[in-house]
Amino acid sequence: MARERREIRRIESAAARQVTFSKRRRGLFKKAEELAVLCDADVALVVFSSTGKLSQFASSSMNAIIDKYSTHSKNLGKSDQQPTLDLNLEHSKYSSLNEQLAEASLQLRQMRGEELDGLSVEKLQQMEKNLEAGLQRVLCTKDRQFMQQISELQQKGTQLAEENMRLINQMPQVPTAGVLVAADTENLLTEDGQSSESVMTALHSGNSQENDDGSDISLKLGLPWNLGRT
Amino acid sequence: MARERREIRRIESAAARQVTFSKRRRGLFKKAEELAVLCDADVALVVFSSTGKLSQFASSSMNAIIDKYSTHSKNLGKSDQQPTLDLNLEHSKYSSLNEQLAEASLQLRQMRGEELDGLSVEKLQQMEKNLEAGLQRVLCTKDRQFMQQISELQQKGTQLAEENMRLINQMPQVPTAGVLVAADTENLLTEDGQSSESVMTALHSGNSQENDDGSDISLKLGLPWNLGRT
DNA sequence: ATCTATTTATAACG
DNA sequence: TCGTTATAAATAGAT
Repeated sequence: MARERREIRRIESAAARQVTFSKRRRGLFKKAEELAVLCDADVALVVFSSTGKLSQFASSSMNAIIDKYSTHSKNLGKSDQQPTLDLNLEHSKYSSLNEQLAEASLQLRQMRGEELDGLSVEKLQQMEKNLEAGLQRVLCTKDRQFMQQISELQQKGTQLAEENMRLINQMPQVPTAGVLVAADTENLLTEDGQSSESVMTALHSGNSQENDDGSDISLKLGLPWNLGRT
Repeated sequence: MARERREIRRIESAAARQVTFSKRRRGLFKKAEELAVLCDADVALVVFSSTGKLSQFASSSMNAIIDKYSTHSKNLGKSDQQPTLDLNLEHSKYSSLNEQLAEASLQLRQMRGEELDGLSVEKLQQMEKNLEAGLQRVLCTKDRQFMQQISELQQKGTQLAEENMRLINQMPQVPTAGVLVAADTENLLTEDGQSSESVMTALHSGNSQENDDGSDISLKLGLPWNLGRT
């Protein structure tokens, strides 16, 4: 009902599905309430998102409505006593869940390449598509996480470098005459709780060219400090 | 939502209320189903008209959804009749099943590349490995099926070709126009099971036409059967 | 989340 | 309940 008509079938894109779910769920709940108010009806609505999140609406009490529903259902079957009926209901629930679980498990195993022998060529091609799409998304996500880690490390490095510059500028008199002086500076700066190593590295980054090469190693070692770059 | 906006408050006229109830109930159920289908959600809707008539919709099993609902909503004061020992035992089974199902569903979604954002790099790498392994097996299975189809078609073709030869030889005298003779001569050479193409060509010159269709289908389905994947 | 072009739902009426 | 129609709402896609 909008820019373009949408076919009523499962939305493949998870993102689009989530967006549509939000919008339509709101609409559905609104209409449920309107029906209840306008027509003095008793309405209960329970929705589980595909991720398992529950939303509910009940014009009166959910439990009261479910009760009324159960009563009606039972009366349709027969004015039987409860035990048998309960067992049947329980059993059907159990069966349904079992079926769903079995189906999900089978799909999982098939995604892993097991139990494929009975499948049609069409199904296999579909699975191939799904697997490739899934693989792509996994790879993208992995890359994204790597990039994020790198970006965080870079930021941290930059911060530290700036902090170091500030500290250096606050120094009353630093003759700045070479390695020995730098070493002294290091000692003076360690009061802020940073490691002397970090200070050294950061100082280096001011005019050094080797930091790009060091980034890979730092990731592997988990030592982020030397990534700072201006 | 029509000729005139209608305030959302109880409709006084019983007749008008009934009419509106019918229309809106239909709309509500339609939307409930659409939400379930589009967004892969589990939806349960129960409506009692002001006259007490029950209508219901459930995307899966009403009982299963109510059960899931009960579990989610803290499982307190279940509107059930008697929490007998039996029911409690049953219920715990469902909870376990529900958990398993949720876990399996999550894994499936993740295999499809959804909901990956929270995963660690290690998990992502594991998934990458699994997906690649699964994909390989799917591709192998698919190729195997293609080869089998082709082999069957070849066998069939050879059989038919032989049958044709037999029939031709049984003919007392065949006028044998030039083209046919040439093709038939080729036919004699294909008995050792050469490529399907040669067999099909030979059949073409015979008198069976159903095999042409078969070969087309096999070609459509089997485009990549002889191509190695990297 | 916000904005629209469209599609749907539906109120009033026959 | 059904059909029609003018109009209000919902919403798909884009931002």
